[in-house]
Amino acid sequence: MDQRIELRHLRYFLALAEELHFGHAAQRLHIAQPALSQQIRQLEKIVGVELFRRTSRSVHLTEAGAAFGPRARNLLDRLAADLDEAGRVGRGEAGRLDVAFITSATAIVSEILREFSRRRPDVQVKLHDGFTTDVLAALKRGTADVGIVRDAEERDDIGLSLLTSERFVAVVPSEHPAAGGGLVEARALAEDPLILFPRSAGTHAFDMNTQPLRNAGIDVQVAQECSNWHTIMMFVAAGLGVSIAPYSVTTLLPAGARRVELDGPPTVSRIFMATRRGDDRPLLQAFMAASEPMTGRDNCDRTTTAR
Amino acid sequence: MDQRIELRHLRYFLALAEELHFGHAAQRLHIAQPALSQQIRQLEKIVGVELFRRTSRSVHLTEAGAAFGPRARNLLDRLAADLDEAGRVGRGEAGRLDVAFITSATAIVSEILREFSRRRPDVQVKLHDGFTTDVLAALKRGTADVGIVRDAEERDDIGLSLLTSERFVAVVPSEHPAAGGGLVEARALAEDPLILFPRSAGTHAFDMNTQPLRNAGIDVQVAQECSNWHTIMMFVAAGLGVSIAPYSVTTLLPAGARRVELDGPPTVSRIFMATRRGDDRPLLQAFMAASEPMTGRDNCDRTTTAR
DNA sequence: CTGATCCATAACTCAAGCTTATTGATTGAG
DNA sequence: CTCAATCAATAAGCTTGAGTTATGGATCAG
Repeated sequence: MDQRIELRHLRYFLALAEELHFGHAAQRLHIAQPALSQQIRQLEKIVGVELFRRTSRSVHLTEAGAAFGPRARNLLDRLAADLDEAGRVGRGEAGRLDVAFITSATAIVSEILREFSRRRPDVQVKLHDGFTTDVLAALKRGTADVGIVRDAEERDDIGLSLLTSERFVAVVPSEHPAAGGGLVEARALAEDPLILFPRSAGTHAFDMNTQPLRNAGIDVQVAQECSNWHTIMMFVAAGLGVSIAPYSVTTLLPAGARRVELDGPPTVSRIFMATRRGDDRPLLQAFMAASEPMTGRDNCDRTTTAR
Repeated sequence: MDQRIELRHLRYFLALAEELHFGHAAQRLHIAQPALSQQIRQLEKIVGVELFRRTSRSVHLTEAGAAFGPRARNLLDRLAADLDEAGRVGRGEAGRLDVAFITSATAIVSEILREFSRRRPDVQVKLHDGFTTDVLAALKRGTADVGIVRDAEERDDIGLSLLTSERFVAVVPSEHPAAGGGLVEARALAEDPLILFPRSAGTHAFDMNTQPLRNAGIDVQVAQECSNWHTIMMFVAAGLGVSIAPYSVTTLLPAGARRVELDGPPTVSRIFMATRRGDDRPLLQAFMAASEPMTGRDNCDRTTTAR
């Protein structure tokens, strides 16, 4: 038989199943009684079995009708929910957002996420961490919708907006001569082996990170490459060398490592939110709006403490 | 907004979501392209968000559309399944059947059920056991659709059809004088305490069951009432008395109890299938048909063995 | 620039869902 | 028993809206 079943049939069926009276059900549906009779008959023809048994005095459900009732109800309910869900996704109130970020920005990312998930509780956020290059690649290939990167350069396919900036500091073993306290000149670290992330993880970020050394006329040679800041700090604590790091990654140092402020004009690391240009989906805008309260915060001054 | 969404919208949406081309999708739907454009636009108005983004050169899904797609697909699939299910219920190929039966008929009930569930694998059978009176009450009140009873009487609201019949035998403790073997006259049990089910469990069945004793002129006095045959057999085995039972409940006797054939013309217990008169649902007919191979089997002859 | 492709818009057609009017069957009251 | 009331089915005509054809505007290839 024709696949021409329509939701109308289900709505009418349910009304009649509840009222068990053609006249009343039709009234509730704001149609005349014969129209209801016709549609119900049509539905029964589509299903292939009687759904109601009518005597000219009463109407009641057959077994097939009784079995179909809850299913039809369920179907309409689910459809309503699905329509609502689609609407929410369209308005950016629900859905899924893939956020790629560099591990060293965990602090601000978690701060943004807390605010965002408060505002958009129905959005599922998927997190991906990696190097700046990975983050930008994921963004470009569409694996991520938004990226959090450090010291990236503007590109024509990816737009950046500044989230926060912070000064670079030195990290040395506690037995290091410079560990005593007070400012240290970058030059004082010239003889120490340098522990840092590989330049390939983000060339511009690498150059920013090593700028304090280069400013002091030091020829930058990384003695030990390491893929994440936590491990770098462990190596410093073990006495294997020194490092230069953005302030925020030094807030929790292992025993044996000391943070030392650098003398001279502070060099600054900047954390950006990166998005594909032209991507103006409501969900993205909501994410950017949620990060608003955290932006522009300046942790460059040596008297301030990054959170 | 009007809740006048119809399945048509979903079907059109899915076609377009797959083709991503108005012309092709319309062709597949056997309608003209503008009709599709109109209906999609209508759907988007109902949902409240864009589901497709059209450039005049290409069509692709928005996030909302991508979220809605699988749900719509799922919905249509489920509807098809539900319609099919309702049809199967209507034709008696699926659904639920409540079978009430007396515990002493477990053997034949399980035999019927095996055949029935082979024929109607999608029918869920719910079993209820009890006394004959309980079974008939459940049938009358609608809790059960079919009943298996022993020695019931025809009534105007409930119809019976004979399933099988079997002879009554005596059960005695193994140290009883009559336990030796061969036939025993009912009179020989006159002095022994009688263990039997309460008469209220089924007056006619009780009368049938005690007929061999009454035929022998014995004044029937139940010394020990017991609600199920298995327990009765245990009491006999324990030497507390004797019993008269339909053959089939004596096929598995506890140690200490012996079955003894009764002399004289065999009195017979009959097992019936009971249904409400006028109830001619396909499911019931299927159940009766499934019991067909077992009906009419006659286990009255003393040389045959009931299973 | 020209032609081809593709979606949107406009105006019109017609199927089908809905309406009113009526019939036939059943039930309850007098 | 008769009569009125109730209720679903049927009949016939109307109206809505889904679908049609024709056309326009935008984009892209050559």
